Amino acid sequence: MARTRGASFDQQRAAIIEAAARLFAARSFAGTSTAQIAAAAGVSKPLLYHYYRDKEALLFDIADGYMDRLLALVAAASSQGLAPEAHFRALLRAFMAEYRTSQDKHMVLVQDVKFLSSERHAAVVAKQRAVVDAVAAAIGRLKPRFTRRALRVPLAMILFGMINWTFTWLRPDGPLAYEDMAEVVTELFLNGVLPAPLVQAAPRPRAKAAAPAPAGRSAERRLAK
Amino acid sequence: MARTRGASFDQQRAAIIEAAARLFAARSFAGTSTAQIAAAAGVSKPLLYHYYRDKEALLFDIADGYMDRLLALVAAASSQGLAPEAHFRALLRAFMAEYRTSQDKHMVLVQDVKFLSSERHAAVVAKQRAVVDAVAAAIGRLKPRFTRRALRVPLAMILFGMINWTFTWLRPDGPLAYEDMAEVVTELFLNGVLPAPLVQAAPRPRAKAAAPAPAGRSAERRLAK
DNA sequence: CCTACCGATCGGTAGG
DNA sequence: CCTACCGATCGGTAGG
Repeated sequence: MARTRGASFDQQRAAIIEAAARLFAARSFAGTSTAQIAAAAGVSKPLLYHYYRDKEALLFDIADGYMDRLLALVAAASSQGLAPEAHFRALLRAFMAEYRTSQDKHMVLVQDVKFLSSERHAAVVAKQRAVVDAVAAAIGRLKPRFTRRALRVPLAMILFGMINWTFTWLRPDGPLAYEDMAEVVTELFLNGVLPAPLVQAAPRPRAKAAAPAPAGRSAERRLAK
Repeated sequence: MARTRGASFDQQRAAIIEAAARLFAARSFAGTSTAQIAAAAGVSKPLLYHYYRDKEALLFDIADGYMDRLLALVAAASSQGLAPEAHFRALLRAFMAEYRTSQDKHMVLVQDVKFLSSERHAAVVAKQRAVVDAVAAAIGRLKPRFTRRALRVPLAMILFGMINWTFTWLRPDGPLAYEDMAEVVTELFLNGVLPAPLVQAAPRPRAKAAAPAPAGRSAERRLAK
C-alpha cells in the first residue's frame, strides 16, 4: 500500500508536542533546550525545526491548542440547553475530565505563556478571557443578582482557583478521583454562593455561635461597588 | 560617624533578593541570568556572588524565607486561642494580608521551587506541608466529622486554590481589595462546607428545582473512603 | 570590588 | 529538481 506520509508527519508532530509539553511542565520553557525536546521525541533537532520554526512556536501550539480544547468544552456545555444549575454542574465535570488527562498542558499554560511574543500572548489571553467570561456568565445565571461583571468575574476566578490549583497536588492515579473533585467543588460552590448573600450572616445551626458579620462589611456589597 | 558596613550589607542583600524575586516571578528562575539580577539590584555580578554562592542559593533564600513568614502567620493565628470559626477567619485574613505584599515571592514559590536541589526542595516542601496541615486541622475543627486527613487535606487544598490562584488575576491596586477577597472566600467556604454534608442534596429554596444528587454519588463519602 | 575571562551549552542553520 | 531529513557546526551568550 502507499506510503502513509501524512500519518508519519502527524505522528512525529504529535510526539514532539507531547515531549515539549512534558519537558516544559517539568523544567519550564526557559529551562528546556530544543535538544532535550528532540531527544525526548525521538527525532533529530533539524527535524524538529522542520515542523516548528522555533522553540516559541512549540509553546504557542501547546497553549493555543489547549485553549481551543477548553473553548470547545465550554461551547459543548452551552449547546445542551441545560437549566442554570445543571449547566454549571456539566461545566465543572467537563473541566475536571479534561484536566485529568492534560496536566502537562495545564502547567505549561499557567507558567509559560509569559514567554510568548506579545502577539501570540495576546491571542492566548483572549481565549482565556473567553473561557472565564463563559463561566462567569454561567455563574450569573445561577443567581440573578450576579449580573454585574464586578461580581461574576471574581467568583469565576475563585472557582477556577479551586480547580486549576489541582495541578499542584491532585494526581490522576491518586486516591481522590477527578470526577469526585468536580462534585466536591460543585457542591461547595453552590452551597457557598446560592443560599445567602455572601458575608451577611446566614442563620446556620452551629454549636459555637460566631459573631455575626456587621452589615457594613458585606463582601458582596464591596464586590458590587 | 562610622561607616555602617552592617547596614549596607543588609541593604545590598535585600536589594539583591528583591530584584531576584521580581525577575524570577516575571521570567522564571531558568529564564533569568545572574547578570540581570546584579544589574537590577545595582551591584556587580561578582558582588552578587559574594552574598550568594550560586543562583540556586538566591532561589532558596526567597522560597524558604517566604515559607517562614507563612509559618509564623499560622503560628500567630493559632496562639490566640480563638474558637474554630473565628480561628478560620483569622487565618484567611492573615494569608490574604500577606499575599497582598508578597506577589513576587508567591509566584516564585509556585513556579520555581522545582529548580531547587533535592535537599533544599525537600526543606521547602516540608514547610509547605506544615502550613497545609495547620489549615487542614483548622478545617477539621470547624466540623467535627472532618477528622480524617483524606477529607481535610483535599478541602485545605481547595481552599488554598481559591486564595493562591489570586497571583494570576488579583492586583494590589485593583478594584477588589485583598481583605474583601479574604471575606468572600471565608463566607463561600463556610457556607459551602458547614451547613450540609457535601453533595447530599440539601433543602435549598430555589426557583429552578435541580435534580437531587443520588446518594451514591456523595463526594464526602468518596473523599472519606 | 571591578575587568576580564573560562568551559559548556544555548537556539538555530549550514552543506550535502 | 523537489521533499525530507542527517551529522556537524555556526554565532552568541549562559553561569560562574
